[in-house]
Amino acid sequence: MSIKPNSKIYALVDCNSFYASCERVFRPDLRGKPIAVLSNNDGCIVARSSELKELGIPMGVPAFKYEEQILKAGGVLFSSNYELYADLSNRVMNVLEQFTPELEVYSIDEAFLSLTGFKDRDLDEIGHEIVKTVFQWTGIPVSVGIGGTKTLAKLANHISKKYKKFNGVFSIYRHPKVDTVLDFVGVDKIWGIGSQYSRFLTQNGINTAKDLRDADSQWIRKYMTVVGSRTALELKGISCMDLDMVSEPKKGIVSSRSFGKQVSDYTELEEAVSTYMTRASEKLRYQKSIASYVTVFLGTNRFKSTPQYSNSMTTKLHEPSAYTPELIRTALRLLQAIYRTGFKYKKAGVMLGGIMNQYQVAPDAFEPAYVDDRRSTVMNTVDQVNERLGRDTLYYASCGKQQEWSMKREKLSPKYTTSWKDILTVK
DNA sequence: TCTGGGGTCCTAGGACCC
DNA sequence: TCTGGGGTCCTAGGACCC
Repeated sequence: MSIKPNSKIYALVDCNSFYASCERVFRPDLRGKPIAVLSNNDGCIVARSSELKELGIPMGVPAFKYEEQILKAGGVLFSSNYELYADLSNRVMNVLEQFTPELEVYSIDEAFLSLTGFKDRDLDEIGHEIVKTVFQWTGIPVSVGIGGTKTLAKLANHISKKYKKFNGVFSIYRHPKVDTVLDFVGVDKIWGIGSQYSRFLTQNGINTAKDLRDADSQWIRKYMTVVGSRTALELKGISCMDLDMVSEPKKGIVSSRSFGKQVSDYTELEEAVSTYMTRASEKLRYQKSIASYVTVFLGTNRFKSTPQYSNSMTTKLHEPSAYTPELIRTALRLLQAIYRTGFKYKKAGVMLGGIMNQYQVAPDAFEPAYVDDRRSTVMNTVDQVNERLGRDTLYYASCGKQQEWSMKREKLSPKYTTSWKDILTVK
C-alpha cells in the first residue's frame, strides 16, 4: 500500500470544564473556587471545575455523597442549566467561525476546525490566538489540540489540557518527537477506545498510543472491527474521518427523564409520557422529519431493593407522522400496554424511529401525507407561538399542569442570556 | 430523601426471497 | 446417507462518544 502524505491539518477546540465555566462567566466571585454541575434531578456530578478535580472528586458520582465536602471547601453546586450552556456554546462556535468556516460542531463544548489553510503559519501561534479570542469574547476558557487527523488532534488536545506548561495549546503536527509523545498517552485516552477495548488492549500488551499505532493491522481488524482499524490508521497520520460540516438529521430521537419522585399513579405517568412526546416531536419537526415508529419505556428505581419492573414496547404508525396529538395518542396506548400496577416508577421515556424527511414519504408522491395536511399548519402555529412566547405557552391537556413528577432542579442558576426576567443588572 | 440523558456506528444472526 | 446458496432487510446487542 502506498501511503499518500497527508496534507490536512485539524484542530480540536474544547471548552475547559464547560458547564462549570458557564456558571462562572456571570459569577466572577466564583473564580478559583470548586464548582460542580449536577445531572437532571440534581443526581450525579457531570461537570467539575479544575479546583473540584483537585479535591479528588470523580466524575459521575452521586452528588449527595460529596455535597458536604464541596461546601466545606468553599465550593458551589449547580443544577444543570441547559438554556444557558446552549446559548454560550453558540457564542463560542460563532467566534471559532471567525477563524475558518471549515468547522464541525462536534458537541456542545467541542469543535473540529480545518487549519489546512494556515499551513504556512505557526500553528501554535494560531492556537493561542484562538484561546485568547474565545476567552475575550465569551469568557469561556478553551484548549486547542492540533494534528494531521481528527484522532491526533483529539490526542493533542488531551496533552494540552494535561500539561500546564503548554498553556492550553499543543500541536503534534510534524512534531519532531512524535514517537515519544505517543508513548506518553495511554490507550484509554485515545478517542474511540473506551473501557472495554482499553482493558482488552492492555491485556494484550498494548498500553500506549504508540503501541496501538504500531500494532498488527490484521489483528486490530479482527478484534476491534473497522472502527479500531480506522483509529490505528489515524494514529499513523492517515486521515479516515473528514469534517462533517453539515449536521445530518437524527435517525432516532429520544426523550426520557427520571422523575423527581417515585410515581405510582397512572395519570402522572400519562402526563410524563405526554410531555416527553411533546419534546420529542418538537425535535422531530425542527429537523423537518416524520417518524414511523414509536417506542415507550418505563422502569422502577434499579438502585432500590423494592420490587423491580421495566418494560418497553414499539409500534409502527399507520403512516409516518410528526403530528404531536397523534404521537401522544400512540404513546399512551403503548404505556397502557406495558403499565403494571403496584410498582413505584422512577423513569419513563419515548423514542421516535424510522425517521425520514417529511417530503420523502408518501404512498402517493403527489400528495404527501403530512406536509399538505391541515395538521402541519396547526403544528407550525403551535411551534411558532411556543418559540416566541416560551416553551409550553401552548401545551397538550394530557401533559397536565402540576407535573408533580417533574425533575428536581433546586440549585438552578438564572438564565442570564436567554430570559429577560433573568438578565443581569448592574447596581 | 438523593445514582443523567441523548446520540452514533458496526456486527451477527434470523427471516425471507428467489 | 443425502438436506442449496446468495442476497437483502431487520433487529438486538455491544461498543463508543459527549
